[in-house]
Amino acid sequence: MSVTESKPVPNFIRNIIQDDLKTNKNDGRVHTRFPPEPNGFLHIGHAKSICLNFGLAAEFGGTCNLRFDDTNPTKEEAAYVNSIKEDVRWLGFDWGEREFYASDYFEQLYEYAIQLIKAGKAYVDDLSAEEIRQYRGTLTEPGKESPHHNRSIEENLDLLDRMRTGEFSDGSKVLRAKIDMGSPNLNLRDPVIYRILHASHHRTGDKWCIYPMYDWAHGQSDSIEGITHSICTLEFEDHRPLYDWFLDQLGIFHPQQIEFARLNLSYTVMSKRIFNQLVKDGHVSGWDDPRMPTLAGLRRRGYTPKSIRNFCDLIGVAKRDSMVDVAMLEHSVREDLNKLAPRVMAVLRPLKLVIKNYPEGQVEKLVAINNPEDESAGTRTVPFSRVLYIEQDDFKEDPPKKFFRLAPGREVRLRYAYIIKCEEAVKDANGDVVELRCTYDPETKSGAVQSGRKVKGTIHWVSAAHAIDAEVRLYDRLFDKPKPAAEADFHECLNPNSLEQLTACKLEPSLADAQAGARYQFERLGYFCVDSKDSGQGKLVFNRTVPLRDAWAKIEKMQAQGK
RNA sequence: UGGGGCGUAGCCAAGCGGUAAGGCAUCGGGUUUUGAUCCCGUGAUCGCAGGUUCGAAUCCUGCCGCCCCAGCCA
Repeated sequence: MSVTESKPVPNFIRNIIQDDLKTNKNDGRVHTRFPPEPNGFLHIGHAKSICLNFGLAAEFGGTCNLRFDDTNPTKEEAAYVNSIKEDVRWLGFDWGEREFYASDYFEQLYEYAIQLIKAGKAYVDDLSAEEIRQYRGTLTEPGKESPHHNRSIEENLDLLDRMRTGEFSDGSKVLRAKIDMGSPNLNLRDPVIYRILHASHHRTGDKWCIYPMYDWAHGQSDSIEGITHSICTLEFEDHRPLYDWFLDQLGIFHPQQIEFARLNLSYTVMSKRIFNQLVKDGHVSGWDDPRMPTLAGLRRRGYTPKSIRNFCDLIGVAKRDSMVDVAMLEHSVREDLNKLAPRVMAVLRPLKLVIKNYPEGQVEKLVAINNPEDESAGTRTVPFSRVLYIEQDDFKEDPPKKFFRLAPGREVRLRYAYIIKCEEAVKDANGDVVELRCTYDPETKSGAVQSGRKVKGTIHWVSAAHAIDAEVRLYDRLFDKPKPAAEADFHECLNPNSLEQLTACKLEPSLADAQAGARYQFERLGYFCVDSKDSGQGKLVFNRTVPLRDAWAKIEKMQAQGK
């Protein structure tokens, strides 16, 4: 049984839900939500959360909301909500009619604040940001109460109303919860719940000039939506007592917050700050550069939604900080693409090869299998003629041990065609091999009686007269250190070879009308897709999604290291 | 030296007192007209030290290590 079909691996969140179901908590409802802030593009780390939230809901017959946590108008934009929706949809999830925004609840949240003030549990503070920081104390010393801590309920109500109507300037006042300045949990030292921000919001425009803080908005939004399990990342663990406190004070439906460890991937970075810098400094072409771990980047790189979902299943969910090997992600795409990508022949670094005894002008249409993993994919024909291109790597004048490809005097099979023998390597003035002169054995045509004759290697090729031109971009990891974020300066571990652009590639003619985004396996090389941005108008551009596993490369490396 | 978490093979990760799943990677071997795929095989006594128990990765105690928290960010 493949990983794809296997039962879900148990994890602590699923266990909690199963227990809740057993005790009929929430009347057996399971309702989750994915709550992105629309201030950037989604990345593979978000995918983990999306798959978790939508996956759990689906598994237990519940629903999952898409809720934008848009409480900070200075950082959020409508453009981001659109890209986020596109990405979630692309990943394969559907939130139906349940598209919500924290800003939908601004009025309700305000009413809740009034309720809190009336209960004597909140007050307006005039302290400056700097003063609040000083009053807060430190990790080891308790804070002290603000001089405005004991304002009357009436005064607080009046002040909050005037904050809302715009009477005060940014930063001049805040509304704070009245909890405990001596709490060892800093989140409970009278946290700010409203701040004044004369900024226009992408959805509410200029209706508001006070905006709720995350802690004030999140739990109440969960409650309003009837979320049963509010799943978030570990850094919010310290916020849970506050999450619970607000809900209890308000006496409203109380979802359960559960925290899990966010995804870390080796050789990659998951920080918006660094993404921004990479783009700004031109190290990548944009947020959707195929080297970026953003969903837009992975999509353009050729990753399938399914492969990302499988990856998220593969890595599991737990509370310990971990670093997932990027090889797992690569394995996930290969597994998926192996099943669905049509095979095709492409020569990336062409070397001319002439078959001396093949009739000039003759062309044969050879039958090739489109996908050995999928019989229904059928076959196609590929033209064969006297002059071909093969991969430069497939010839070595002085072949090392275990090199099963072409060399002077050696035989090799041309895939789907004949066995050929290298008779001569023609060199240019620099001594570089520029052409191979070979002979073929007409008795060895694929499928023919004697075609069973064994040779050690099979290589791919393309007929020179029929080949079409293309640009191929070979991508590698963006960073060459396993933990780029741990380096003092990530610039120093930028992989200088993360992109190699090959502009003289030769493809078999069937690729002439390859559509944007289409994925193929270039036999013996890897999986490639038609670039959705730069391809078109007579220009073909392919991105390498991931190379095939390469046993020869390993042998070569070993030989180079010391033999 | 406050609080909250976490420590099972190189990397993920099950396990919830009965004698260590699975995946990735690695290394062997088989099949193969992709050195691909596929198929076999290969490794841990569970951070350390004590204790409870017939029996502990699972319970208790004490250490050690790592992560998070002092935004009017989320």
